[in-house]
Amino acid sequence: MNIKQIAEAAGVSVATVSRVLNHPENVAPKTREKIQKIIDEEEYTPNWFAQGLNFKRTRTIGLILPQYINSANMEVANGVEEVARKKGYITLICNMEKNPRMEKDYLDQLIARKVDGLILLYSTLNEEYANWIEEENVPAVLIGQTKARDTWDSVFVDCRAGAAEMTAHLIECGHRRIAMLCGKDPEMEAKAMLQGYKNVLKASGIKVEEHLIYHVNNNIEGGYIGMKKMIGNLPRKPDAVFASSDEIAYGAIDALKEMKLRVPEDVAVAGFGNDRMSSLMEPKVTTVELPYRKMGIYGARMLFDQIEEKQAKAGKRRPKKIELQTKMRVRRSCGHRERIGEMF
Amino acid sequence: MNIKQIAEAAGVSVATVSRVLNHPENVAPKTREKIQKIIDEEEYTPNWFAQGLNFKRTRTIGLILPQYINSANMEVANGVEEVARKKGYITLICNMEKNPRMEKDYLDQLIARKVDGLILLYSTLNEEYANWIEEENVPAVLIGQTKARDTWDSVFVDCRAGAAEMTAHLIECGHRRIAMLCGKDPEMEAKAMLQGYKNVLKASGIKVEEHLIYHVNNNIEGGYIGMKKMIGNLPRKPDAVFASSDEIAYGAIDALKEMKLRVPEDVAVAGFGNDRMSSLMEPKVTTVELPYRKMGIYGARMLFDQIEEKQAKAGKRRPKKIELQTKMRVRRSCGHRERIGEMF
DNA sequence: CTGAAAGCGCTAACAA
DNA sequence: TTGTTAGCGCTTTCAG
Repeated sequence: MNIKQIAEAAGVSVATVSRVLNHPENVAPKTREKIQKIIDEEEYTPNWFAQGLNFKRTRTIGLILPQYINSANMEVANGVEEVARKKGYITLICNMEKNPRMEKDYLDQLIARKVDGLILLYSTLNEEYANWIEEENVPAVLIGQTKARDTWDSVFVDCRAGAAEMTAHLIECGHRRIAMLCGKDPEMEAKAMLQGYKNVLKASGIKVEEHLIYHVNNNIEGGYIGMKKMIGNLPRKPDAVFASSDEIAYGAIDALKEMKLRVPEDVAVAGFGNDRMSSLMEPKVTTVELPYRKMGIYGARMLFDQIEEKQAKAGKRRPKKIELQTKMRVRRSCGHRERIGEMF
Repeated sequence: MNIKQIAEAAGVSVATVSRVLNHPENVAPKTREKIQKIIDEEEYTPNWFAQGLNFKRTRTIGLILPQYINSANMEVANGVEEVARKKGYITLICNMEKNPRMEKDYLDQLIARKVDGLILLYSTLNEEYANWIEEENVPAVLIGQTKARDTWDSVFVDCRAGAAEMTAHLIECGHRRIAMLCGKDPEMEAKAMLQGYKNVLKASGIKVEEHLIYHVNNNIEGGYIGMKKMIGNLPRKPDAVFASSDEIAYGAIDALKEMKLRVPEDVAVAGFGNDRMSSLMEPKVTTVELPYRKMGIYGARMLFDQIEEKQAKAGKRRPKKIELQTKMRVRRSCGHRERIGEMF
């Protein structure tokens, strides 16, 4: 069923039908009703391509994320989608499997499909591709930090501060020999956390020992393997281990248990991210909460601001930055006694 | 940059450019190369809408799933996407948040956008909407069982058998009073599992007691609340609890621990789904493995079969059904001794 | 092997 | 208030 057939059935021209679709106020009430009735009866929907060819918008945004199998990412996606849906937009979600090559492919695809905006979560984007997106003049926002660009709108979390707070907490709990299992991604966040960790150690007069720092894959297996290796290699076990994600912490705890080391009595373990499972593990995992959903919501809002601005006027603007804060979740895995009241 | 500009730059007509894009063999090598060079230099990509208006396909499939925050769903999605990507298709993933209303809205959207095919995961679809999709004549496959239709291609898991096997296992472990925490969704699977559970109890001469069966929300909280209520209401605790999902099992275990009941010594707990975390919980959770990824892969393959068939010829065909089997994962949470060697 | 032109379904400027 | 018509960017038939 196309607009012409509707027009014929109603005994009017296609222009009039188009008008009731797009500017109903410019059509006489009677004609409008008659046409609307036929539209409803026939369940007519305008052809999406034809519309796209005329309007230059698709009411679609693209979201590229590092991985599906990661509840943090999906919470961000949830936030993005919620905002988009309220605006009447659909979200095209692409999973790059932590593979920069795939990220680029999807980017190409999304731009070819003329999405109205782009959200990149923990992007691995390099300069060249960033330039290219800018040339395409498609609104874009970054969630999480990137090497490539700080001229884009972005929302990110102060992970340095979060890691610093956690490190300070571990010291406060009486730990001195504090190891770090640092995930290889997201890259910038990992670096920031490492910074925060080192800074606090130094400030507390504790020497930073590079052999206490392991760079591991950011998942359960990474934590498990890293922990095993570390204990195997070190002459003396650490007092505590700070993992850059809860998943890494889970793996580390598993490894420690397997080596008959008690958590937190023999080795304390802290995570980062406040994954849902962290309060169900044994011991419950002390961690740092990140506002994932909020990141998605704020990111999407910034994107729609851009989209709406773009319709109004083009032109250079200062990039907007939103920095969100983390929140400690003290539980049992670090052996802290006094702040136990805060427990989740 | 559009086709006309490319044509001008190359000193040929748009038809010739279009030909090198779609039927390069019909263009003289020299002209072809000249045009191709310009296309490459200018990084020209045909307008997606214009193409869509001519070709009737979008190289896009739609996948509607119940929820993002559920690793099982995302594993299915992963499988679907992998197949689609290899075929050069993009997957439009929609999250219906277990809300039938949202499922319909997305369905409308996807069809308006002329996706080439549709995959519905644990669909809540009713007759009316199923009819409508059939009328639209868009290839579709179901993953998971549905009330609405068995005239569609589908892939599903024999959950009745899986539940039966688990129940038998619990009995074998010496448990007699076996409770069930049955999730409210996915609906058909939950019913099938309940069936399997009841059948085995009967066959083993154990009376099915309805007050040992609780219908709960299919998530951690559901399991927690259900378990608390059950223990609160029952005069005597059950020997074992069979949860219809691992998440429910996690919640149940948490509740039991909180009530100072040991798992499995006081109450055994079994899950369903073999979530990644199940081998990290304390105790590690005995569960039933479901081939999520495979479900996605098979589902997508069936869909592409349909899509390709459709191009060849229309016409009625017998729906294809793929039934997959589950696999026991015996761990510590059920107190089984003998089969401990199988432990993961 | 190549070009002119019709047409995909819709929107919007212009006329009436 | 409504109709006529020129595009939007591309593909494809039909001539040449």
